[in-house]
Amino acid sequence: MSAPTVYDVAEQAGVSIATVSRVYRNPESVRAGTRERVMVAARTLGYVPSGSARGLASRTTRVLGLCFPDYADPDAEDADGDTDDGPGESELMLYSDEIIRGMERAARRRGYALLIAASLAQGPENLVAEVAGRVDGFAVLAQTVPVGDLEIIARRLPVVMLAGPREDASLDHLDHIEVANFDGELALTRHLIVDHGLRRLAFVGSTPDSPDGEARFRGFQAAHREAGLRVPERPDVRAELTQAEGRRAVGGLLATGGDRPEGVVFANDQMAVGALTELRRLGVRVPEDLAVVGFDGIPLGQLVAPALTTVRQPMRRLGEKAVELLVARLEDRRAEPVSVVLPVSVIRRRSCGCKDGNTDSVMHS
Amino acid sequence: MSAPTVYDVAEQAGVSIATVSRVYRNPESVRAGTRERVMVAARTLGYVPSGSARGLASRTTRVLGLCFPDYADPDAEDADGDTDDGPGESELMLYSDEIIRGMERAARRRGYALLIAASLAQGPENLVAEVAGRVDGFAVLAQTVPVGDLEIIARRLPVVMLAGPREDASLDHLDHIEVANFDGELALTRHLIVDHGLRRLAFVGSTPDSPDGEARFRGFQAAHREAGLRVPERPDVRAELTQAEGRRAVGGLLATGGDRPEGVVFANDQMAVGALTELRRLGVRVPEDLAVVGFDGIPLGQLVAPALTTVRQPMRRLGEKAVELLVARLEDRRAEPVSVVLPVSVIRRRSCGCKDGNTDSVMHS
DNA sequence: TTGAAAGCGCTAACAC
DNA sequence: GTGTTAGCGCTTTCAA
Repeated sequence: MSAPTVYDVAEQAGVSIATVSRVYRNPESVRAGTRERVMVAARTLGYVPSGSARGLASRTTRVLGLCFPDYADPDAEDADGDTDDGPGESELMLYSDEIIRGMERAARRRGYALLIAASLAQGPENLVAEVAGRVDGFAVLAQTVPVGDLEIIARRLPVVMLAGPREDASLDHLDHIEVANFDGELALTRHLIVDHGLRRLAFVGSTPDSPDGEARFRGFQAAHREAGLRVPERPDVRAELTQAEGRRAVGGLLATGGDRPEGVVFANDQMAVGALTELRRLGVRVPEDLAVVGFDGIPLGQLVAPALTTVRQPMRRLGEKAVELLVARLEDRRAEPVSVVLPVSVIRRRSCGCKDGNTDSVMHS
Repeated sequence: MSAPTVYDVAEQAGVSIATVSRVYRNPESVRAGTRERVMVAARTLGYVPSGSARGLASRTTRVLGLCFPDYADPDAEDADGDTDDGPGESELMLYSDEIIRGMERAARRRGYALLIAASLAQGPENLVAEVAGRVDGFAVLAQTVPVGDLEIIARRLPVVMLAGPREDASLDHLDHIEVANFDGELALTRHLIVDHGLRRLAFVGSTPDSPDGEARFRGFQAAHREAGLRVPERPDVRAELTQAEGRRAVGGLLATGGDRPEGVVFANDQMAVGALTELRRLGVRVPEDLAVVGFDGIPLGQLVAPALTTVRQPMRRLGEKAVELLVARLEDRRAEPVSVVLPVSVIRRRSCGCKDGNTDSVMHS
């Protein structure tokens, strides 16, 4: 006894398979009595429509996908999460959690399900293809999958790139969403310069291949230009976007001697948090001796002491927007590629010298 | 020009469709030269295998599913998350985020993708069917979907119930995973009684239909029995598991007059956090005047002042375990139903009277 | 090692 | 309103 199909239900209800199909796809088109018979038959047989068959026949799955990088060490099977107390390594992932959340909600409202796939650094990179074969369209977090694969797949179905400007010219025709990295960092830096009167600021950037990091640095530059200060040509330090690297980075900055900066702008919160730890160790007071700010708005930034001033990215909204674009694109495949920039907001906390609680979030688009 | 299929690739490569299929499913079974030709053809055509067709032909999707409740107000489209600062309402959802995370990882390692679906309270409850039709098996958070639906679907494919003991006898034959609610609450209560010398404890439970809540209360009772104290027959108060209700609950407890309790044990962290707020308002000092403890281990519990003593559930592990069970069940459909109880750990923070930082997490299975 | 052919369970014209 | 009939794109024997 295998799973019942439309044929079984049809026979049991004394109708044709087409009618069974109609009852599920478009109940109104079937007379109430017939519909009832079909439903009873289906229930007694335990019929569950096959998504695969449906998808094949209708050439549409009603599933949207999301590919994102899995930052965590894939081998750390038992070494993570559940044993440590509270927000720790796992904060790293909140970023994608929020996006997932946003997409799931938005998708569901529109009658789509969400298929998620993290690309383990190790795994074979046919990840995209795996996903692509099962969905009507999908979103990809920048730098998650090889551009080549994406190019091919994007010819077949809608793809929207998330967070991180078009990383490759060949992906120019894709819809894409980014956050206001430039404007956010500009506003944040301006706050440091104008409101706190700081003059000597250092920037700790990411490796040059991160478009987000570069855009943030340009915002940092712009704030200097705007204030008539000397515009730095490049980040004072470049590092990986981790806490450990953040610690290392401040360490280096302060060891340099010469005129110590009055404030350090980090390309992300993780590094800034790491720096905070290191600074405490070094006996450098934040914000009295040195202001520290980040970028992202991870919850951890609120836990640390002093609480971290930062720029919050609207991750949830990012997910929602992705679904919007996907659905729109599904409806009109040949519309012009869309490029959306989501506004961010500066979150003022203690680490820049503001009194805590002064959490005005000002939008910067 | 529609998407290329096996036929197109086969023609282009000068082989049969069977060979194309083999190249994807079992490359070893095709001669290297032939394989190469097929792969080149596929690449130039931009071929992406159809998951639906594959699923239909092979009767297996290589996708696992997860159904969970969406706690948030579905209408609050623009009113949430991105605008408020830091952990707030969104903490409510971390629970499922962690499970998703755990399942995704575990699934991926085993070559499965993850389909997630939150059931909006509003939406039609065919959610399960939607998911069921597209996956090889799935996990369900207790009380997410109607038992009736589940029963039918479980006849066709593996289902594992998460968190919350078998809620219905008819679901007895399902695999299921729960956390050590009883043991956890027992250990926590014992800590209050033995280590802090508290005698008059109140329990704020959930509505009686929550199996988790009831199990926790039994743990609470057991600790009393163990200590030779009078065993309470029922929770002092019952409430919904929200912060607002937590506030209301303590308010009520303290207003009663008579002998005020020395400590309050809440069935979950949310309520406990709400209580903390209310107690501050009332000028009751925690833990000096009143000890407060929760259950769950949400990050918010660490943010509040005083930090909340609680019992942490291993959410991530829950997700991983779910995949394990599902995969095992897929391999042997007729094995005995499995019932797993995951160990929890007591997290001692300030709210019970411990000094902060004393975060021994002791496992209790 | 490769090919031919028969479905997998459903949808979508198109008739009636 | 309902039935008939082709496929949808792939996997999978079974032969060759």
